[in-house]
Amino acid sequence: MTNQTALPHDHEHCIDSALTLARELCTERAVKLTPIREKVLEIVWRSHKPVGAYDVLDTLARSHKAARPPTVYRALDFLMAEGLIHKIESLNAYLGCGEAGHAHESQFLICRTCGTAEEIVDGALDAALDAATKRSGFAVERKVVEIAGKCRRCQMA
Amino acid sequence: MTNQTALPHDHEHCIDSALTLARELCTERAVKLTPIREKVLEIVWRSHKPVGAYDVLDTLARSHKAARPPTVYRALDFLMAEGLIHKIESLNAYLGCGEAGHAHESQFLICRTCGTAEEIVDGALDAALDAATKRSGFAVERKVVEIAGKCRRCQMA
DNA sequence: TATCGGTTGTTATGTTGTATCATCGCCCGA
DNA sequence: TCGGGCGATGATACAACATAACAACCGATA
Repeated sequence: MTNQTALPHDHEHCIDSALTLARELCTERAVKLTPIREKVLEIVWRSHKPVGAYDVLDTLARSHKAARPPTVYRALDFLMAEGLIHKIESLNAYLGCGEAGHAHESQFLICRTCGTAEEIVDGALDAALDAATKRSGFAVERKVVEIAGKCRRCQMA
Repeated sequence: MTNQTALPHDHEHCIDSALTLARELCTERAVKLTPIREKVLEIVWRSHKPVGAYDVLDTLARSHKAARPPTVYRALDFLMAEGLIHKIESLNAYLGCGEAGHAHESQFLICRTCGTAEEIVDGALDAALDAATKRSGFAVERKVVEIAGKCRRCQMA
């Protein structure tokens, strides 16, 4: 399980690692991590909170004046297709993927108090999902598991 | 587990039951199922597919000319608060709750081919969710579980 | 009958996401 | 070297989803 939020950490390092991994994965896959896409990925990673597309746009526009909504949505779509970010449906917002490169299903713990989202990977949970769908004869394409509440730190405070 | 979609059924009866139950629950709870709210509930129930708020608005406006977006969103908010409908976050759409009256967590199987959504109630899945959150010390307030794919019928066809 | 709270009316606006077509730049084959 | 094709980006417009803010109404009740 990743835990990006519970402890202070060197977030610049975090971002660098994510970008480096992204570059490697895109090279391997022979897809293009263009400057715009890379910049959008970096913007998303700068926050541990899911960020909205229009927030990304505002930031991107500082360095790229031609940026418009489609610019951002195209980059976000690309990054999602490559598994480099996830969309949090219940927030209409996007989050860097801490498990890029591993095939995995994403499950999120979203704190309503501090706004952070933590990606968890839980095999038992995944197995339970599979069992439930199998029973219905349902062919799964995408799983959205988003748990909202209060994180440990916010419960303390 | 409910199964609203796999078989043909008397959908009028379905709707009637839902409305009757809703009236009873609202009476018990001393909250008002006003004509607008009841009409919106009926509109949502007329489809087994999740319906968007503006689709509800279009339908509602046929019998209620003053209807505007806030009219619909207020009714939807009320119905969600009473557990009579659910919002499908990944579709920005709403679905009648087949388990109104029982406290339950909602989990959905959403067919991308035919558009129907089936609400499932699966204790094992729920337990796995609880275990995962407990491990993180996370206090759950809301669980969103939405599985998209292809339903059994659409796989056959 | 005065007023209080909950519901609805009304207007406007905010937020999120797409459609469409033009243009650019690069690679590759003739 | 030319030019055709294709993926990426530019640019404009619009569609879809949701809320803010304040006014008006209406029934219950002191």
